[in-house]
Amino acid sequence: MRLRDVAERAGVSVGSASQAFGRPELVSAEVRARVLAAAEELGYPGPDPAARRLRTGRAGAIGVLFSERLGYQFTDPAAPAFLRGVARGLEDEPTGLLLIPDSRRRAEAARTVREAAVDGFIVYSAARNDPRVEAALARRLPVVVVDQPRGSEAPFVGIDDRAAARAAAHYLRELGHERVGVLTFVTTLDAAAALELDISRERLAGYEEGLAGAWEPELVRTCRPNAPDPAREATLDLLHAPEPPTAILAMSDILAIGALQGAAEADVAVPDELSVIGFDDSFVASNASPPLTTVAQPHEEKGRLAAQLLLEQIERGPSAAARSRSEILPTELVVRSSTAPPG
Amino acid sequence: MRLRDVAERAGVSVGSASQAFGRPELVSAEVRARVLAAAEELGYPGPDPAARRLRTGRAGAIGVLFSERLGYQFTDPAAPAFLRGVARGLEDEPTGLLLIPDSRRRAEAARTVREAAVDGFIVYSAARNDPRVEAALARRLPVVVVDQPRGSEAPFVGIDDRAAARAAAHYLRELGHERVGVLTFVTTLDAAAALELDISRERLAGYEEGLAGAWEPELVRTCRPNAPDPAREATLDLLHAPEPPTAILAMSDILAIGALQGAAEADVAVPDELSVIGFDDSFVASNASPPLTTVAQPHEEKGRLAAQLLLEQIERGPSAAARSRSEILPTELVVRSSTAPPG
DNA sequence: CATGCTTTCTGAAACGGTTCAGAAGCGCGT
DNA sequence: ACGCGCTTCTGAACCGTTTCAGAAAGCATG
Repeated sequence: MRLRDVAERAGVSVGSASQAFGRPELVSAEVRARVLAAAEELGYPGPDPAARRLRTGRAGAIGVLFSERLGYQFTDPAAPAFLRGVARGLEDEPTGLLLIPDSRRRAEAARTVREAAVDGFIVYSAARNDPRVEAALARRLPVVVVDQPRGSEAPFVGIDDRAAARAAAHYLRELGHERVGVLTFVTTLDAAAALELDISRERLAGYEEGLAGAWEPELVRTCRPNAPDPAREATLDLLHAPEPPTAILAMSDILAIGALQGAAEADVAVPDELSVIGFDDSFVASNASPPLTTVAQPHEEKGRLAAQLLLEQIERGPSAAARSRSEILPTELVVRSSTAPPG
Repeated sequence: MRLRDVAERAGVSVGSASQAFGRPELVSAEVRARVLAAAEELGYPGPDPAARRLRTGRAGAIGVLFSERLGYQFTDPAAPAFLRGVARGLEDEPTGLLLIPDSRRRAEAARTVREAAVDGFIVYSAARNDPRVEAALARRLPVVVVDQPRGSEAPFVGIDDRAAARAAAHYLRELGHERVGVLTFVTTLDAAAALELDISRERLAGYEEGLAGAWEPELVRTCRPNAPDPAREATLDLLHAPEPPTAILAMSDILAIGALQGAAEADVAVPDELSVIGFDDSFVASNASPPLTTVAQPHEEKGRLAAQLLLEQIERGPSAAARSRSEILPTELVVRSSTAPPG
């Protein structure tokens, strides 16, 4: 069932048949009608996308290297919002969204990247050593990097994680907190961690800066995966220390939820006896009890911007890589009811 | 930068060059090395996916028609889990996941469907009148339908929404509740609603059956979009009635969260004075206060199964449509702390 | 009626690979 | 020296479109 068959049946050349589908204004109404009718009769499902692609050179889709940050079991609530933003950014063009998820088999995933029929990639919060990233770069297609990994010469979209974290820490200091626990994904600022998630390091550094004198390494706890339970345990541990913290900075809302659970379990009142600050302002933050003070960042906007930047690059052809710009989006500390001056 | 150039540079035929990439076992080690070296020198990014596709006839990707059910602003927490399941199901093959989101411009979205380079589609919880579904069916590719819309002859994966809802309602009856409010997406079981989301109708019917004698149409409230706020208001409304309900059945966890908020606002204790049951067992359910009793369904498993069924169809060629099977997955009522006998 | 301008249609050349039938080269038994 | 079977390589056909130069037809103009 090829275009050729349709053309034959309609009694026109393949050229005309092609136009009838793709550039209706170039053929007479009569020919178009005949072609469409013939297609209908033959059950022709429309021009083969692969062939069209080969000929036109446009894939009509963009790839999104997608990581569920830390931990598979709890969905990062930021991801769907980001994806929605990307979809919005693409809404005007008939462009597909090829998701390339992280997988246990990273080698296979890299192969998917190599073979993906796309016009460009968005790299979303990928670990620095992810072979998919390398594969994407090797394709020599336009690329936009979101959140991670910083530093390539591709356009970048993200937030100032360090400043945002610093603001959160600073707020606690202003409230008067002197002993502040930190729930993080990575322990130290060492080289091994650098391979993984820069974001964590940035946030951690921000906390340290914002806490200034109140920064105490022994109050830092690593929670993996990004789920409430590790955070709950870490919080209990902190609260049972001889000199427990009066506030907790959590690197994600999910961890903050765990902190709330831990506090409840230890009969420590939030915010009267313990303040808690999350990160992301996801759905769970506003619906926690008490509602979480947290750092809001524009996930959806990130997605839309990334799509837009990528589309621009694709339009302009490879030359545009040079004129690539980066966007650092603003964050905001949303103060709710999980923070108060130390009791 | 074509394969031809690489072959030339390596001093072999294009045929051999192709084999060097795609079927290494068919060429001598020496030729392969030469080809790879030439590719490296020339910066050849690997065989063009579009061309490979055209020749082999396999797109190497599947399309997922994706709807964010009701309401754009609050992400359906089920969707990411489902997607993760699909990704898992595809993990073994280097297969991409082409997301085709719902959009305001449904016509454009349908065009994306028509032009998508995929080997098959998963239709996930789409409204029955969604033009994307029609477009997907017209492609004559393998299709698996998940949750919605039931009734085509394509393989189907889903749960028995009606039975699940009935079980939830039945549980309330067993606890002794006589007046039960219902928070739903659709008002009545009329024809207009049939066009949209069958799932809502099924659940509603299940509630009605499970409530049996206790079913009271005037206690049913429609909440749109699927967000806490409408549910909060509806709950307040219900609670301020002369004879308020002692329990509430919410069609989603999100609505149940809203119900909890409404109850708190009205100073009605949950579960002592009001029981609340959600639907989905999403992350928010277990972390609500009090933790929600809710209907759990295997979102991720649905995704994996759908991917598997689709892959099977693709493997076996078009003949397999006949042998298509459907899968109804089990649900479970997860009892937590938001339900109790009426006070 | 020759001329030039539109509008519409045709046919063939790409697009960049994969695959397959057959050629070439080689080792070996007789 | 010859035939045979293997492995390896080549060259051309083909996948299903789009596009583009040019042919044909229709029409007004001088």
